[in-house]
Amino acid sequence: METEIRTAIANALKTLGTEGVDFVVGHPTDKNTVADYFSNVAMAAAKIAGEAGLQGKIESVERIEVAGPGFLNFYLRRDFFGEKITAARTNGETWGQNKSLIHEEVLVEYTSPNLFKPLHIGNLVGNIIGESVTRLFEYNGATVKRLNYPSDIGLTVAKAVWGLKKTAGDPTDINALGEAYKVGNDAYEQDEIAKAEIVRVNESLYAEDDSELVALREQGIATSKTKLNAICKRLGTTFDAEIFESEAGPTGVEIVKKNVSKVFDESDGAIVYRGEKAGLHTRVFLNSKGLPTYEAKDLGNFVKKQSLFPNWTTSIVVTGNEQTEYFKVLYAAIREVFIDVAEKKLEHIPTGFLTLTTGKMSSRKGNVLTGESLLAEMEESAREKAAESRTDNLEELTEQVAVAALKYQILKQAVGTNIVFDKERALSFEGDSGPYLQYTHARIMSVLKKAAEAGVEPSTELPPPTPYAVEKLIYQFPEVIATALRERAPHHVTGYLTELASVFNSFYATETIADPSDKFAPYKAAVADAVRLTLKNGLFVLGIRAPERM
RNA sequence: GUCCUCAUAGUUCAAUGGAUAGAACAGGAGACUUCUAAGCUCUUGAUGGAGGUUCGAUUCCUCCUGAGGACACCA
Repeated sequence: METEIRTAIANALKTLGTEGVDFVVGHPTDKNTVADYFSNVAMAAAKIAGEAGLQGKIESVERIEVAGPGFLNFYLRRDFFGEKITAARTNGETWGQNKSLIHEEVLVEYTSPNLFKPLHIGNLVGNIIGESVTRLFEYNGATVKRLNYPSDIGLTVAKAVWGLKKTAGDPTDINALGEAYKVGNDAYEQDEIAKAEIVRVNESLYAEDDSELVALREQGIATSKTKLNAICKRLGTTFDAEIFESEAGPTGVEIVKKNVSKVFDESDGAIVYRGEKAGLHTRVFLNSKGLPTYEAKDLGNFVKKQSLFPNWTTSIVVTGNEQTEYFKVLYAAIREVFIDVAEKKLEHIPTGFLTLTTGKMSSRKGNVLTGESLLAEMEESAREKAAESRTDNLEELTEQVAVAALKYQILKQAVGTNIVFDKERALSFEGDSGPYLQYTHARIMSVLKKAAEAGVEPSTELPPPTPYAVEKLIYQFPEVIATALRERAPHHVTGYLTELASVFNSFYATETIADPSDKFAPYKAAVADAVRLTLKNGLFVLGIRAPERM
């Protein structure tokens, strides 16, 4: 619809010989404006176009008015809304999708934790945003590959393995791993002798020359991975491929060495990339011991990705925003090493840092709130509420609601901005929240069942003269999906669904649906059904399940 | 020191350069013998400071203040 209006305006301007004028087409934000679309074209084109050139030119637009300070307001035909409700109900699971990226193959790397360290909230944030971005790509027609890049070697692992040995911890116990990392990290920072030992452990792990250390590392990796997969499954993510740092390392080293003096330079015994030539900063790719840093490993990771999915067109990495500058340098280096990447897209999506309202937390101070413990707290609270619900599967609902509350809180705000997580609010399940959307969905399921029992079948055949407010939101869903993808901003979906649910709940409070004596009841049921589908599909994009009863 | 983000109501968040800056929570008031009260209705309350560009700035530019981050062998 938006594109149709846009095209019509452009054509009208063309007819008047005034092409190339910038103008906006959108939905009015002014609450008292009842128009469906507006455009500032008259202002932009210095009132050349006017409504005269457009009147009657756009299918579905009933009339156009010139409003206040140079705005055009577009009013849609009554039929349009009914048609969209039918379209939504006919499309079902595909309602909201488009095919604009049908030729794209997108690789999205996210979650990427440090094995051995407990899954931090930051990993959770990355997973939640990454999964949603991935689903947005899918909804816009792209083929998407979900990639995980866990860190299984390097200084962090060395600290944990050293700690494991020191504490005689059990490498099959996830808590012992966390404790071991903490011991190793503290020692590394405070004790010069321990630091030297850890550095040796690191070298030894790369060289695989100490069977005891190798065994500790392998057992720890297995333990961490099991844990990681379990949490990802609960959050709704299944990866298409996992590339480990230990695999990426050797490839990265090879590439760096091959390009020394061409792309990379030697400096103080290390091999570095001079980012200054691109307005960035210098970063070390191989340290003075010849071991790959994160930089070289990421280079190897990139090569692995290319060989696994040679037809990729866009490669995206989702990480914390502290790595923004790092990725600029990495991508500059990649583009210099691999000339053929020029026509492809490399993208980094930075996520914000999550803190709690009750105070900051630091993984270093041991005051950690792990991803799992936060989820457990959410579930505890969700279980109480679920016990009062109509569900026939308490545990399933508990998990779905807890995950919804967590994801909503993270996906409601713009990606990249720091997140202040209000536990109290998230646990209350009131107002703007994931459970609010789920509840509205369940409520519609219930009322439609009641309506069917009363003999009211959804139909748009007999519409009331004026469209309900909620109808004016339903048809916007595909636009929101497109915008959210374009801006890599799932929060547009979150905001839209919240408004949809809110307006529907007002509708629900004033209109009776399951009333066979009401001649408009079938139409209302159709409206409710379209809202149900929109909520369900929209929640899917956010990675949130839509329970049928709660 | 250099560079990058950010600053909106008591709090947590919205607002492709456009119409009277929207929500939610907290606070205040209310409706319901009817389809799920995790709901609905009404209400109090905000753009850090100073300039600039523009018909029009929360949005773009400059400076100031404040917060977070990056800047060589960690990830």
